[in-house]
Amino acid sequence: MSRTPTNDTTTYDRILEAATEVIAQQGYSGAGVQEIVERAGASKGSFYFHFPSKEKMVEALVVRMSEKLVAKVQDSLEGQPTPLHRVAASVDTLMETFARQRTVAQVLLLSIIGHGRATDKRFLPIREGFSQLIQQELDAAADTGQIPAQDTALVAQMWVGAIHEVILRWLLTGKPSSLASVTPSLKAALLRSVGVDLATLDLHHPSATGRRLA
Amino acid sequence: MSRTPTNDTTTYDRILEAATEVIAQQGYSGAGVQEIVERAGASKGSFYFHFPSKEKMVEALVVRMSEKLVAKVQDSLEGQPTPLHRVAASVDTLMETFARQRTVAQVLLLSIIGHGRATDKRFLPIREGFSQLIQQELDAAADTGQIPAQDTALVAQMWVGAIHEVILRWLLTGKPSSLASVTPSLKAALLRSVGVDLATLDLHHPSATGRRLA
Amino acid sequence: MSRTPTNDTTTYDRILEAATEVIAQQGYSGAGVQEIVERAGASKGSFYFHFPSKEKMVEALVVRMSEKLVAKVQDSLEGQPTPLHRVAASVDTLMETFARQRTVAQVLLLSIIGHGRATDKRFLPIREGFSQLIQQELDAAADTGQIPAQDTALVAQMWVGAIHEVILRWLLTGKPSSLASVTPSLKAALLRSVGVDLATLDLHHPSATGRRLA
Amino acid sequence: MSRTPTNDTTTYDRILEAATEVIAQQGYSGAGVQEIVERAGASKGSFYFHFPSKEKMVEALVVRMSEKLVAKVQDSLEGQPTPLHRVAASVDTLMETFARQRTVAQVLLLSIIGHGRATDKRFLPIREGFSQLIQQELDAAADTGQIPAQDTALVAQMWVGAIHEVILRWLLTGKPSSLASVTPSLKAALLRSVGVDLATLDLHHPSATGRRLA
DNA sequence: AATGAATGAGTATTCATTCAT
DNA sequence: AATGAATGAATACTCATTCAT
Repeated sequence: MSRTPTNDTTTYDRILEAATEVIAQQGYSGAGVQEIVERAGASKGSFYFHFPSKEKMVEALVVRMSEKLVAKVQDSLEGQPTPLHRVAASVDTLMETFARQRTVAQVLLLSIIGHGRATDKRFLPIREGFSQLIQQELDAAADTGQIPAQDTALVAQMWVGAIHEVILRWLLTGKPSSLASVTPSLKAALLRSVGVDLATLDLHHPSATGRRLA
Repeated sequence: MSRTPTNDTTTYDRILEAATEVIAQQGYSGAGVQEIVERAGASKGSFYFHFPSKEKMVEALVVRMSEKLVAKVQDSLEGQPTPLHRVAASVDTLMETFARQRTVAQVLLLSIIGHGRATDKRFLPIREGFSQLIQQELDAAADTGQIPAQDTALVAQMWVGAIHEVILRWLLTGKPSSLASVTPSLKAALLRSVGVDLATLDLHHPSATGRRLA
Repeated sequence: MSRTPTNDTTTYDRILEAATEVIAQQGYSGAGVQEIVERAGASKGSFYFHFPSKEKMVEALVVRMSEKLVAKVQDSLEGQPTPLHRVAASVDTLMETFARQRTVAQVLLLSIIGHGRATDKRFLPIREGFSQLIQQELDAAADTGQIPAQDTALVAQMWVGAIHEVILRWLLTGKPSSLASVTPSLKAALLRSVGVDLATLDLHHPSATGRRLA
Repeated sequence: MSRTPTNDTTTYDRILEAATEVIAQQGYSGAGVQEIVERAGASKGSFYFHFPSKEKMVEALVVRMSEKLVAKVQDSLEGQPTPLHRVAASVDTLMETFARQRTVAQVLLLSIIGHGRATDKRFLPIREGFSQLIQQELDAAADTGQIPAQDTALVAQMWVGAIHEVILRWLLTGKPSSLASVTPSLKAALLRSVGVDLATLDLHHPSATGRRLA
């Protein structure tokens, strides 16, 4: 009755993968342990051998997802000439990653919120992480005079919210059909909000767009 | 066992009020019909006399909440001299209202999302409503040359997301202690994102920020 | 919201009529008081003004139905020359009536049984009534030597069961398409079971079948 | 709180047994899952582990019961010399079995009907099964000239109904005190209905009845 | 006679979790 | 590591019945 594991990944991993799919499809509370283990080709007993509870399992899942995501974004920062280039690159990477991995976006942005205070607070760190990452660069940009002094903490929060919303609409309505198509306008508006003209930015550092050597 | 109704509001209304509180505290799925009716001083039977299901009840609740909110925002637009003043006023009203009615903010922004595609889509219209309201004014501003031409649909979405995020953080972390304190910076950053300097705006229409009948 | 009564029948009657339809369609436990009063164009309060409970209402309904049915059968007995003719006529009438009034058959034969001892026993009298009616005639036939002495009580029961079964199958499967078509064979087999040849019967009393001109 | 299982039967079986008792006592809709599992020494969760729903559980119960009954009847046919002996033996077996297992009779004949078209139709096959079994033998009897040609399908139905009714009365009224006491008269009347004298039958094949004490 | 809002005990079903093997 | 039968508290929803008007 149980599915033979398709490959030689560990049960632990197969459960997390299956959970990602199920949560993306049915939301957090709609995702039953039963269905997850079925899809993972595992058993309930196995599930509770690897995780102390469904909630902790989701926590592990989200931690793993965010760590991967953060690593990707950090990677993309390397080698960027100025703080503003770094922050622009991180937006690019975020959008690209979510566009490529729909289920990740669904789990991280959509399926996780609204299940009581405890759960919600647990996922706050992710958003705060990105927010701080952005704020750091904005602070650096302010220090170097690239942008005027301002409430960078607030602006960073707003950036996260703005990006979040655009992706959310895409997830729920399918518009725009390609996330990539709006990224330039999105970045432009974000940078404008801190007093920067994107065109100017590229002008000053014409060699900067990240993996531009290609 | 049943609580005597405290005042002469209708059972229908008392249920909706109780539901607001319970959902704000425990989230959508955590909010049991049992607890709602207890708090409302009503009975399960009464609940199902007035609403065909828990889901439809929440729908009614959200519709009522958003209608009130939209009405308030629409009111605040009246008598504003320019589109940008109108859009700024609507942001003010939104922030003020949510600051004053925490539970409304919790239900509308936090407790309602992430319970399966169907439910999520049902609450999209509210966000889209505000987004369109903002876009309208931005379009008008672009037409009159107040702001440069740009992707107003996208920017309007971003505004909604940015505001949403700021309120969400406040709900979950309590920071800033007063929402009102960040509203000016928030508005400034938003307007900057469409190419406007808030100081300039107020200069041109120095007497405009109230609901100045001019 | 409530349907205007179609004619000037009393509420009491309209409720019984509506109940007949609903019970025929959904069975005893499927028939809700709500649906019955809706169909009757009445209210719940009205229902409980006229009947002390749902169960008593069904009782009243069944009593009324059986009384009408018994009256019809009694009528058809009048003027029959011999006990066997009388019993044959009663079978005819029974079959004709049920064929014409499907809902009556459904309520009386199908929807009423199997809901706990109490309810079941209450509907036993109807079957016993018919059984006794048949037994009476069989006894008379035995007294006059029309049929041999036998356990008429048992045979009468068997007749009721046999008739019941044929009608039940017709209700559930629609076969035979016309109940009338099997009535002759049915009567023949029933009479044979008490030792009578139907052909012989008609021969001896050529003027007897009542509507014999056909 | 949970009863220790009395013996080593499976939970599945214990649930089915308990259900038989409870349904016999309270009817289909009166039989609560709660009471069934209590009597079975099981839990609700266990019930729904083994059966997808109460309705399917009853279906499984009825299937099992009828299969056992049919097997018994089939057994009793073996070795009977003529079709009529076979059919007579099957009536004997039916009556004996129901007499010995009151609850089976209650569930199969009484508690199962009248709960909406769907449920009723599901249990029709059992009655049709016996009806066809009888018809087969009657057809064979007609072929060999043991009985005159007639509508055997109808007669078989009538037999089922007649037997059903006798057992039903016994279940509901307790009369006759012993089912066995009426079986001879019952068989005699049934055979008469197809034109056979029971006495004659036994005369022709004096060694045939199996338990031939006649 | 009639209304319809209100009641609350009762129902089937779900689901995260446990545990003997 | 893994299994899957077993658990039982919790859940949304139904429905005959009551009652103030």
